[in-house]
Amino acid sequence: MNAFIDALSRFTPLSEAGQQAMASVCHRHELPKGYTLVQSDTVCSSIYYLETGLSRTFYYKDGRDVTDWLSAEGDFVVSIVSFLTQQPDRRLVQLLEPSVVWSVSYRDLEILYAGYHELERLGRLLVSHGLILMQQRFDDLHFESAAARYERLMATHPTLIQRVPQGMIASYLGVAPETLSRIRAQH
Amino acid sequence: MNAFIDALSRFTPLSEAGQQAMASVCHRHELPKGYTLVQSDTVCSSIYYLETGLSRTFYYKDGRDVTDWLSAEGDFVVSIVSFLTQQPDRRLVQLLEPSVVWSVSYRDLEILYAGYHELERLGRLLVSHGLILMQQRFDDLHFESAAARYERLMATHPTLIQRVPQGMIASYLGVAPETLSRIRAQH
DNA sequence: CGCCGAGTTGAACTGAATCAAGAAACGTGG
DNA sequence: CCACGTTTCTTGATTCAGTTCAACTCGGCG
Repeated sequence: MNAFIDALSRFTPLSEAGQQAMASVCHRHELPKGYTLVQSDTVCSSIYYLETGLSRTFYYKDGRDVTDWLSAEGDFVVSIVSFLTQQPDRRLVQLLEPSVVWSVSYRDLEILYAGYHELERLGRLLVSHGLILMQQRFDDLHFESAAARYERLMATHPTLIQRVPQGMIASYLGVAPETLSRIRAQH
Repeated sequence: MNAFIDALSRFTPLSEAGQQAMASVCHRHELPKGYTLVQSDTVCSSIYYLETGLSRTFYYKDGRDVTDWLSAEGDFVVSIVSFLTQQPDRRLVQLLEPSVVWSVSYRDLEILYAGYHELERLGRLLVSHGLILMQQRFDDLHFESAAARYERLMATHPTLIQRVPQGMIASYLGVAPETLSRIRAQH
């Protein structure tokens, strides 16, 4: 059993047949830092899983680089709206570190969903998980101060702060890089 | 076929058996303005569909009332994180108008998911739809001005602005009520 | 060495919050 | 149907968090 199937199995138990079906359509990639998993204004045609490494989802808004999401080893990675709707999206996904990445294409996943009830369930649980993460992020942004958002990120993902350039963390938190620098200066 | 099943069928075609299974566990309610669909700090044990009417999802943050989501006829309503995790959440859901509401319990839905692959698929598509809506809302909040957010709400949901008290619209947009009043004053 | 991008620090500016009065709308009871 | 009180909305003055612009520092690297 590989790390990807293993991660999937933690959402819902998978039968031997289900695991093999999934294993037959997923692919392992060793990719360098800077590699672009999803290009902007294209359809995100696969979902990814980071066995090791680090990725960033971002877009350009009025010429400035806005970090939308950060994912590390053990996380799933996708340009989520593009993947679900199969429509182009402005978001790009790039690796911030050399990474070991698993991929499954939308097309293959649809076939598996149709063929295996248990994989359809897995898909539902994966999307549910994504929605919960997004809601937490949304709540944070809706009525917390910049300092409070930084504190929370420190508390929940302390390692990201070491590994991701500070300017990217700043736009992830929705503040200017100078502001984050000042927040940090006050312990 | 009732309005609820009809709305569900638009996500994915449902067999006669699937429709009947769903019909056997959903309930229609005529409820007054102000009725509380989901109480705060409790588990949201059902998902709702508004055949007619209007609802508001909100919570208290440092003693102030924060509107999280607004739903009108044709929308699904749920305290989403509480429903998915079956954990209590601070959010309440109340009706802003007398409404006709359909409900299905989490328990019944789980049984249907397990028994009907097509309903599991429906569940996946429902959650996916919710995630897309949330991402759009998130993007809006992440890097748009208060005025731009109001403009967008005007463009996408013009009727809400007539039907929802302005203070609730303000916190939905993430601004103080005075600020929204000033934004509106400038045409 | 000296360049270059990332981070820091400072000062001025600005969008929005806050605090504080009024004005308008609403609904409830007489 | 009107009078009154409550809630909602508006308007003004002030404050504040965070942005912007600009200069400077630091560490890595050709």
